Amino acid sequence: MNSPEISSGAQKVLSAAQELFANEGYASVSIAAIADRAQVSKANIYHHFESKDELYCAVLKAACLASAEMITHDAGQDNNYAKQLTNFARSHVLHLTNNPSVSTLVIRGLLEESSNIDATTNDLTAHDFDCNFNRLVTLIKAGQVAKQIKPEINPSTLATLMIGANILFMKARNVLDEVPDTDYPLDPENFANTMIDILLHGVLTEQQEDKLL
Amino acid sequence: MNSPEISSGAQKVLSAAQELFANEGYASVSIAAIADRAQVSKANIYHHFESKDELYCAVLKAACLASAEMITHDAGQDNNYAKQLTNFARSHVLHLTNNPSVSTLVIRGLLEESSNIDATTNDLTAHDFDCNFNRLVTLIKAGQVAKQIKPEINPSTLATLMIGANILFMKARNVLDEVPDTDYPLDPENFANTMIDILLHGVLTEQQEDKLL
DNA sequence: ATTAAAACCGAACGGTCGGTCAGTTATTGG
DNA sequence: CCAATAACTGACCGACCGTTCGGTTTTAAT
Repeated sequence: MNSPEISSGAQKVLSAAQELFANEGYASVSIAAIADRAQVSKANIYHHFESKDELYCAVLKAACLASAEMITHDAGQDNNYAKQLTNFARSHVLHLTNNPSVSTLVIRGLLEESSNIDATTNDLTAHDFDCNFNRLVTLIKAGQVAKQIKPEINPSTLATLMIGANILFMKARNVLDEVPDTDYPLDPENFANTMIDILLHGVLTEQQEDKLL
Repeated sequence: MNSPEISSGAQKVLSAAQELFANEGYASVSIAAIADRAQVSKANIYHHFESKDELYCAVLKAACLASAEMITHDAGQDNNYAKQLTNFARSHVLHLTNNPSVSTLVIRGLLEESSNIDATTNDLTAHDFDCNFNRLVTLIKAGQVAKQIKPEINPSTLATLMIGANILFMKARNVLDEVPDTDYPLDPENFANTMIDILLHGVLTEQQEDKLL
């Protein structure tokens, strides 16, 4: 069921590499460090993978696969698009917070331009990101066709809002919880709900909305 | 007016280091590469800076300073908070897109946990981020006191939406413009406007809003 | 039991890394 | 004009980098 070439030893290496690459980036992680964590010899890594680059690509590929898999699981063909957006936001932010190393890898690939590594890594993460991003855009457009979402809003902008906020939430949680900003919603589901609330109904009070007419 | 110890030679090194660190990260950039770009010898760098770590800290410090300076320039004490939010979003996204290397440095520091470098770098970027983040939160709370922004929305969530979307926009623009997603707003100001529109008024059509009552 | 392939290791390789040092040039105050 | 100091350099160091190689153990099919 898996790819043809995943022995248990290679899997140990992959897991160790994934965690280290996600936490510290490509260049900071040495083969020796990966070998240490995987409890194998340095030479053994080169028995399973051609080079450090190839190992990184393999790690990234696995991460993208896992990242793409999760979003597939919604597909609840509800006709209520508010609910569908909520589900997307919730499952997305849960995926981010539950699989931080996978997510970090994909995001890092996205945010780091002109990688010194093989160009395929860029395409890999870009395609994966595009995949999830476009799924959301498609969902939004469907909501517009169903006349539940305003026709004049830009689907890409809305998608950027949702995904950008989720990413920042995941990453900034570690930083912000040190500061006692008492009202910051640390629970992912809680955050997704308050976020969707804003996006669905806007932030202006009714009297302000009336004033604009 | 400047810090006491910024000769012209040191400044050349700083600029070169800033660009390289922003584009490729700390570990990928060698002192030799910085020396090459600054057109000085490797040894000269150690005449101006104690170590690679200290150089990176200096670069980051300058970036945070520049980043903090820009947001200070709004302060338009308008009583219209919709307009103030728009101004914030616009100046923020313009700052990001116009100073990509500065922004990338701060963001990178934010998103990379447990840096192998001195812990002060984390505090540095975290404090800078907090500064801008809290400024926005304060603005939102003022809007709530003025009864222009709904009292039940969470200021931190709204701030995360705005800042997260702007960051993702800045970073993903390079990736997404390859794909012919025709309706993606590539112009920063345009993006800020469509984003604020969504946040102010929500995305649901009126008939959907009515249905919820 | 034999054997071939796969998994694994210790030791070493050329190269680059951050960092040092002795020495040379430019700058500047007295 | 002269010292003293800052700016700057080429050559070099030990450590660590990714990678390779020769050889040993494990696995599994015959």
